[in-house]
Amino acid sequence: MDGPPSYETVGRLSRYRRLLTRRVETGSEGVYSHELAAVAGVSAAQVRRDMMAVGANGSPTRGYNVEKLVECLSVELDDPEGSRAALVGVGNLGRAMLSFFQGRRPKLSIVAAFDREPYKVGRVVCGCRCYSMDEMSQVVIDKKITVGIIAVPSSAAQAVASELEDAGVRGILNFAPVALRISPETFSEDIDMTMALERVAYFAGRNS
Amino acid sequence: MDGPPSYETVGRLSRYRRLLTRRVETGSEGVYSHELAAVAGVSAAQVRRDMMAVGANGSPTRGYNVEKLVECLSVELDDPEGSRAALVGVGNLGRAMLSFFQGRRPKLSIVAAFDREPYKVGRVVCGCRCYSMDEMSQVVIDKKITVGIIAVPSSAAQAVASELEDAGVRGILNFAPVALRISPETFSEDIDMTMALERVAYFAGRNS
DNA sequence: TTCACGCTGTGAATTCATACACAGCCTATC
DNA sequence: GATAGGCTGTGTATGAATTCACAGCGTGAA
Repeated sequence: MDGPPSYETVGRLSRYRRLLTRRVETGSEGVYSHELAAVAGVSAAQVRRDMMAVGANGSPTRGYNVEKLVECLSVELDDPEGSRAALVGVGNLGRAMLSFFQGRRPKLSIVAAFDREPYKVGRVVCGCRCYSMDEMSQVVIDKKITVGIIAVPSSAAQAVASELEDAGVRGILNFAPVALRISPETFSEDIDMTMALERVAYFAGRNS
Repeated sequence: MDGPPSYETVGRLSRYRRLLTRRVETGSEGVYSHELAAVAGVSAAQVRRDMMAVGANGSPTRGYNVEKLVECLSVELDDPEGSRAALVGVGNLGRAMLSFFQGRRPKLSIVAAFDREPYKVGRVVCGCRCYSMDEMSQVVIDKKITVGIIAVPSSAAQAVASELEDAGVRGILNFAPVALRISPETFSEDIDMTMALERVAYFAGRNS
């Protein structure tokens, strides 16, 4: 199981880093796989496998050095030149994404937002400048944006995705409940909240 | 592969239903597995397996009858008595969930919202009444709420989850990036948007 | 009537992710 | 110095989900 970290692993690495960053502030030096596993909600064996994937190694007696581990995770997760993301659709969901991301990560930031509504254009929302949709391609190119977040209605999602792709975006986080047709070069991840809620309702009923 | 539909399958069933509901309006009668597969973004074989899971059957020449299929999916997905959900945390994310759900499903609706901010309490947000956090247990019990949506800051998430569970909730959709400690009786699904964005950024960089 | 086509339904194979289980090692203790 | 304990690192097993591949069948055409 060598080679690049898998889809699932990358997600957990991100979670580990966030948890460890908190821990660094409390001043603890070492962390055992079972401790990290407990706060991350996974098994200890899983944690150790994930550590293998990033080449981190711990000592049987001290566990993993927290600072080194954060460093190691960051080397794996972050693009050395940083990644810039664009948000398309400044509705409730878009603002939620912006406020989550207010300067959390030095190497990953949302540097532009786009919306169709004229009264939003030109304003600064949650620390991010809002542009008109017409400016999208140009801004994406100028700012070297490689990640797009689609938070527009389903009917507009495909057009936005295509335009982002043509402008050079190589990863898309899509909240619209439609299957995007994009080139296999471009990575995309869908988050379908309606589906998630229906699923929870389903299994809630089954467990009662 | 008999027995109850799996986690992944249930998600897709929800998606199929939404896509088919649109199609019903256009008046088409039958649908082939490869057609549904194309719009859902999965393989044809996957669609047929999922159809097996709900006991739907199609004809080799006409495909699956759309109306019957929607009916069949609804029988599987919906609780006959309906499910009621509570939203905790009426921030941007909470409002996004509410607006997504404005009367979409007859058998699944968000019937109450809760927030700590006094100025939100008593107001109606996106068609949903907002209560104070103090009223949570009582309202959940009174309205027979079985599903909870946690859209509060991480620091408050565990307390909310425990209180919901004690009040009878059996399914939780959690947007806070923490691992909830809940009874195994209760189903929970986590949506971690920060993690998702970091993952997209990771794979975007890798493909460029 | 016969034939060929295209789709469904499904056993079997494959791929992927997770959990198990233990050898090896380092430290602390006696 | 010897010993015991506990954690890491990893081969192996298990389990889940997806895809492959094809038999069976109903329909429309010749």
